[in-house]
Parts: sequence; C-alpha cells; structure tokens
Amino acid sequence: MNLGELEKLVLKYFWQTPVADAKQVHAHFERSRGGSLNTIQSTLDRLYKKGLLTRTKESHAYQYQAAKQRKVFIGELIQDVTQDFTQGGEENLVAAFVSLSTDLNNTQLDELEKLILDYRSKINLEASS
Amino acid sequence: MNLGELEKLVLKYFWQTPVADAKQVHAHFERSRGGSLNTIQSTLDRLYKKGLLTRTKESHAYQYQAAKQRKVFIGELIQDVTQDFTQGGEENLVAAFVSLSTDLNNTQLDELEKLILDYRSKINLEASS
DNA sequence: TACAAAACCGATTGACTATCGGTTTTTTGT
DNA sequence: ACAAAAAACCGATAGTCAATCGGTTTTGTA
Repeated sequence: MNLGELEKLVLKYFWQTPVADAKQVHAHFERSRGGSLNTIQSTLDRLYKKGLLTRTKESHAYQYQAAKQRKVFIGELIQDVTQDFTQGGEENLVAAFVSLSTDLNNTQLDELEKLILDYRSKINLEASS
Repeated sequence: MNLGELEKLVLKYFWQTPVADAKQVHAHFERSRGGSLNTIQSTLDRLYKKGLLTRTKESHAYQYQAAKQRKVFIGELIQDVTQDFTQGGEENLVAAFVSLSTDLNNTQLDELEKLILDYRSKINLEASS
C-alpha cells in the first residue's frame, strides 16, 4: 500500500473529523495547500478504492469516513512493509520491535508491558474456551 | 523509502550472501526471474545511492554488501512508514505494536518481554552514567 | 598497448499520484 | 415536470520512480 502526500493528509484529516464530504475536505485544505475540489474528489475516490475510506450517499453527496482506526491502519502498514522481509514467522516482527525501541523511554516500555499482559490474557481466555 | 520488487529481492539476497558483485547477483537471479546484467547493475546502483548497499572497488568490479543489518533496516522502514501518522510521540508506535500483535503467540510475547527487560536495563545504565 | 570486463549514460516503458477541465448524472426548488 | 445547481464521473496531462536494456566510455590486466 503506497500513499501519496495528499492521500496521507486526507487520511489524517478523517481521523480528526469522522464524517465529511468532498466539499468540506476541500474547504479544510484550501488555505493550507490549495488545490481544486476535483483534486480532492479524485483523491477521496482513490482512497475509497483502496479501502481506506468508506462512503455512503447522503441525499446528494458522498459522505466519507475513515474505514479503519488509525492504530489498525498503522498496524497494517507495518505488516505490509515488513512482510517482504520476514519469511513467514512473526518472530521477526518481534525483532523489528527492538530496532524501533531506540526511541522508547521507561514510561512507554511500561505501557508496552501492560499491553502485552492484556494481550496475553486475551489469548489464554480464547485458548480455554 | 520506496523499494521496487527487484530491489527488495536484491536486498534479501545480500542478507544471505554478504558480498557479491553484479555478475554474481545476476547469476543468482537469472533462472528465477531473468533480466539482463545491466538491469542488475542499475538496481545495485540505485540501492547504493539509497544507502542500502555499500560498495568497494575490488580490482575490477564493485563488491557490494548490505549497508544495514536486516533488523535495523526493518526498524527504519517501520519508522519511515509510520512517522507521517504519528505526531511526534513514540507512544503511537507502542499502539502500533498492539495492532500488530494479532498474530503473536505466548512464546513470542515471552521473547518480547525479555527484550523489553533488556532494553530497560540498558536505558537505566545510560541514565546513571 | 590491445582486449575484455565493468561502469556509465541515456532512452523507453509502465505504475501511480496530483491536478484539473469538461461532460454526464443526480438532486432539488419552483 | 423541468431547469438550475451540485456532484460524480471521465479523460488528459505532468511528474516521479522502478525496471529494463542497448550502446559508449572507462578501466584493469596480460
């Protein structure tokens, strides 16, 4: 999944603004970067076709929304970009975490440990059902 | 950092084969995918210019090597692809880990916890120096 | 110094994003 | 029901970048 610059901006916009149509998105980006309504429209369409936005026709215009939560999307991005280099086993992802951890501080490590704990109990609940 | 299909293959090759020149790389990929020696050469050159391979002229031909360890590279890839969506704070990365953890099992969680432990002590050693 | 090997250069093709003008379709107000 | 307005849709263009390879220049060695 490869995203252009405007696509990224629009995606980020939808994590701040749950629902919007092309006109609103255009209004938002008009001062910060310019560009015609048509450009926004085709970008929304591209994102829709990529499965990153959903849309429903509300009376006249499409109402767009983010298809995935930010965290989920980022997770998928990571999987996407790493899978070519990790031969199947997910243990490589664990290794990738380590490379990343260069910038983590103690508090963040705490948080991560808590998440692992939670996740572990979720796994084990499922296993015992 | 955006990599083409052949670039990815070549990179993976160099994590298996520490040193090689264009001819060797070409020989390796000849049966699996074809392509001329020139194609390999320009791909090597592109990877070199991207900082993903190093090279030194050994008598006549360049000898190429991976510039980064696989894990380091993957870590950088992840940072690269996520940074547009994580406003500065690395806590978002922690969140990204969770999305990823869908496929982790208990053993892998153990490993990750161990790594956190190691990393934490490294941080705290540095802090007290 | 000639020959062979490799590097280098340049051109082409194919994706894909950004951009926007123009046309068609859809909505809506009268 | 129809005309005007709004939005969607279509198509074209420009820019970037990987893959591809032929041809030319450089370089190293016998």
